[in-house]
Amino acid sequence: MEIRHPSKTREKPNKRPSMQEVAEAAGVSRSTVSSVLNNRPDCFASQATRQAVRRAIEKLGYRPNLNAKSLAKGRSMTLGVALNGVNIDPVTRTFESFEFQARSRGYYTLATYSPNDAQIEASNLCWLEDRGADGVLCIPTEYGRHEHLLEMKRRGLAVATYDAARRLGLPIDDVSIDHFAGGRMIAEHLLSLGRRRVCIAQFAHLCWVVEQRIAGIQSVMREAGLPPAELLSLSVEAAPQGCWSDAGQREIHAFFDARRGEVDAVAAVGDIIAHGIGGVLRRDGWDIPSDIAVAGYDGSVLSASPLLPLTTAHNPADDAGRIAVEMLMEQMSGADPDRAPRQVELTPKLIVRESTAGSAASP
Amino acid sequence: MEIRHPSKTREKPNKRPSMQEVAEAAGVSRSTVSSVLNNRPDCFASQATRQAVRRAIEKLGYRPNLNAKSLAKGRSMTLGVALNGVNIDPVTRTFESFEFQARSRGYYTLATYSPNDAQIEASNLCWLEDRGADGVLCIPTEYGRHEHLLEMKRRGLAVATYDAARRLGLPIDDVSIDHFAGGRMIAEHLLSLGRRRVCIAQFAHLCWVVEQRIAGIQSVMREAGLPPAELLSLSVEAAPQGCWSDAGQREIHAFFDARRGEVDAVAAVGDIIAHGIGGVLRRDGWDIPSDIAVAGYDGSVLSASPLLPLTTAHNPADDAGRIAVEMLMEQMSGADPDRAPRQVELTPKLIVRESTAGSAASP
DNA sequence: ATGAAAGCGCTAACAC
DNA sequence: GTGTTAGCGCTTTCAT
Repeated sequence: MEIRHPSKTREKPNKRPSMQEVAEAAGVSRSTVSSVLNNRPDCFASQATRQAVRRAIEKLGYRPNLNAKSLAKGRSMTLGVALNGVNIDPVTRTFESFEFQARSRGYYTLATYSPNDAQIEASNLCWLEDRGADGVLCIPTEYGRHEHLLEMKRRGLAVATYDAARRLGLPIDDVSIDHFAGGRMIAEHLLSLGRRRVCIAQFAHLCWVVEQRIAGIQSVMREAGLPPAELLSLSVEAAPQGCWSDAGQREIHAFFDARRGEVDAVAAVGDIIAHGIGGVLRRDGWDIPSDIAVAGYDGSVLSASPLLPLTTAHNPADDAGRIAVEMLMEQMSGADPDRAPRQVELTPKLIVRESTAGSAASP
Repeated sequence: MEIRHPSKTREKPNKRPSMQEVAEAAGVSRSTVSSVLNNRPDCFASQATRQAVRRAIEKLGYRPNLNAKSLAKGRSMTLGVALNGVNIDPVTRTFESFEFQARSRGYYTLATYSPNDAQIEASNLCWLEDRGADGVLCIPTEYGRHEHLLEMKRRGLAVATYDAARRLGLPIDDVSIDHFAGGRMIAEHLLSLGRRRVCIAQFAHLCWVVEQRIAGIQSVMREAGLPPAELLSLSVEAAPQGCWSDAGQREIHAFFDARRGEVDAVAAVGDIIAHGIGGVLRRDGWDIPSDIAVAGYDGSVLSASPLLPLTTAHNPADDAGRIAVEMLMEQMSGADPDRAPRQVELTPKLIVRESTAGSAASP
């Protein structure tokens, strides 16, 4: 005679018990169970009632259905992250920081992954929204207009990007790394060591962040009255570790072999490629850094390799993750959606190691 | 005069439109919209109706609420992964493979992350279940009894582990790597090169997988009638890259300096530590591999470093990810939950590089 | 203090 | 072919 669908679905033996069943077992109503569970401020349940509820929960092994909960509440306490190329050090570190910051604010983090595929990334983003995330961070590593992010924002979702909205001119919160400044600090460092014949190692497939680094380097060269740095463009794929392949190593070898005695420094657009170049050069008999200084970029863990401790521009990923969470939190706390987007640009930090300035760097 | 809560919640301007609103706009009922959207086999909607629905969806920018959908269907088409220590190469690769395999079967992958914290891992797992994942894969990197996984399975969730249930004796599907065999193949390789004074580099904090590798190595030593390999136990943390720290390098230096001319091979329990050892040894003037052979483990990308191409035991992460998905799919397709758990053990693949067998390895 | 009832957005059986 | 209805499991308002 109960008013509403008394627990009649008891066919499946191992079904998760519902709140209704807990209520029945405790001899109270669903709403009481709900109040006790979320200990609402306006819940005046007696200690006896609370005990009964807790015991019933324990006995039945009750677990709340979070989908139902967020459906009813309109909030999920969940933040989504759309990752691209999970193996990329700054991405990983930003994600770890994001997760930590979200967790410490009571939010769970949901990550989706795309192997640097704009299609998949878009569908992941969409899915995170449809799944009920309260906010999403998009960490793209490639080009793409990302206009669907505007749609999401319009629908009321909290949205932020890493290294994207700012450069694309989208009115969306964004935390970026100032790669132009990063390039400059690397170049200034090299020049301060007396190096003059600098070259730049990059991949054929350029992207915005890399162009920025290169522009930063060239601006320093120009200001110093030096000719622009020559470019070594590898035809191999950047990830994963394409520059370490035989083909990549051959290209590196050919380039530097033709310039022996001419170049005295190389600024690579990433630590991985710097590491690879170091390997080839050493094998070819160059001494690092006396014959040639090698600088990386990103401050990835690889840059600390004892085989070639790399001077690098450390990506402040911890800050980036924290700021991204803060941006989302602000939006979720009902900030005016039409306010000017917060777009923060963080500056990398120069880490000097033996690959440019060392004494004990040679084997 | 509509039967049920006609779209009256139109206060918030940017709310996501509901299926009800689409139905109203298209002049049909909710169920018709639902049928068209999911194009059910028993949907006989006319082309005109379908058109109308599609136009309404387009116009309103309708997106389905997946939480509501899974609540109603009892399925979410979602697989969860509880990651630990996202920066660890085999973990990352297994995850990428898992995601790919899940996607190609129409499932989305949800990842949660814990920095190797059993507490957080358990809560993440729980959360994935409560959130409605149809199945979960747990990729732990540490000890822990993981008995809560049994509870989850009992509740009807599809559950699988990576390198866990098998060793813990839990009746749960598991895909593991045969690290004993991996240790053996490394040791056999070293002995086949004529090395006799092998030592093992590991971290103070042992875990099962590492113990297995070591046991594998020692079993080969024993069978060859050689004394057991000596152990270098670093007191630093394994991750991230603790063995590359100054403290780690000092310990490595001290150990080998005291054994110069005595040891002729080192088998490290991971590529990172092998790489670090290589760095210290070279700096100390050892030649690799003529003075000492260095072997890594895992087959991580780092093992391909041109600065020290490492012989290693490659972790078949692609297979592991695929098999994990298959296990979950089988469970989800209504396999008898009490059937014997499928526990697969994959064998690593030996990759021989210059750090043990090379000619051009020395700088 | 407690519980009935309506509702979150969707699905699916069954009438029409 | 299309619409009605009764859920999925939870929250929340409002009587009692």
